[in-house]
Amino acid sequence: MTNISSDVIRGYNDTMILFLLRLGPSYGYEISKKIKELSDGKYLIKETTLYSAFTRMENKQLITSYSGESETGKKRTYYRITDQGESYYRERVEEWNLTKDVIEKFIAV
Amino acid sequence: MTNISSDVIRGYNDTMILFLLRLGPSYGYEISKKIKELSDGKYLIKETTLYSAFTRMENKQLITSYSGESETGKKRTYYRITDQGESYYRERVEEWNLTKDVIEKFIAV
DNA sequence: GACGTTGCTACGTCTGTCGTAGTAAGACTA
DNA sequence: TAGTCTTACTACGACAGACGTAGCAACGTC
Repeated sequence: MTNISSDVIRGYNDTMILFLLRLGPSYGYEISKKIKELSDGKYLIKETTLYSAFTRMENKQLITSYSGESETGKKRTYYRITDQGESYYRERVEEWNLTKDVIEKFIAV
Repeated sequence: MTNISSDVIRGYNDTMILFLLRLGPSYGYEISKKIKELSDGKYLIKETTLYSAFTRMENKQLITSYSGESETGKKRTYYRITDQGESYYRERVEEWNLTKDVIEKFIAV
């Protein structure tokens, strides 16, 4: 299985996280599992990358956090998307459509 | 006109440059013009980014340089793609196809 | 009793991109 | 004829995002 390097997907981590948070509040471990699943195991986000993305996005007010608990009572930090995060996500989607078309022009075999 | 930020296209600069060099040797100024044209003005590579990409790729032996002259006799550094660069380009194309599919899964409005 | 999973935090490093600046020579414009 | 634009670069330092490594803690499983 060929995996995707972080260099090429860099710039989309935030978008992927926001996509998942749009489905409902979630937390680090779950997000990383879902990214793995949705990408069919082709992209595995690193823990440090993920948690630093959370911090960055919280500072930018794209998400907010609150503490909750796991089923077994362990503490967990949940994240929820904000309205600003929602707009940001939509902008990224538009940008993706442009970017995709541009890159395709440079793809040929 | 909406432009593409370097954050999202980052990771594809080398691929774009290699695509153009596959069409024949070229040099900095020409490459930057062609990127602008091919992207319909949606992506403008910065000079510093471009020249540092040349250096990086030459060190990795993906391209080689030689000096030539412009029509008016001014010195110019030309770059040519190597066999390694050709293989590298093809790997990036394959990776792009994977990446595109993965990102699309996180795109919804 | 050791190992795997869950769920994080801390710290320092590296790479690619960028801002700013400078150089130089021809071309075009007022 | 002076000033600006285009061409064609180089140098230097800053910054952001991703990463490697490490550590901690509680629970479940073998």
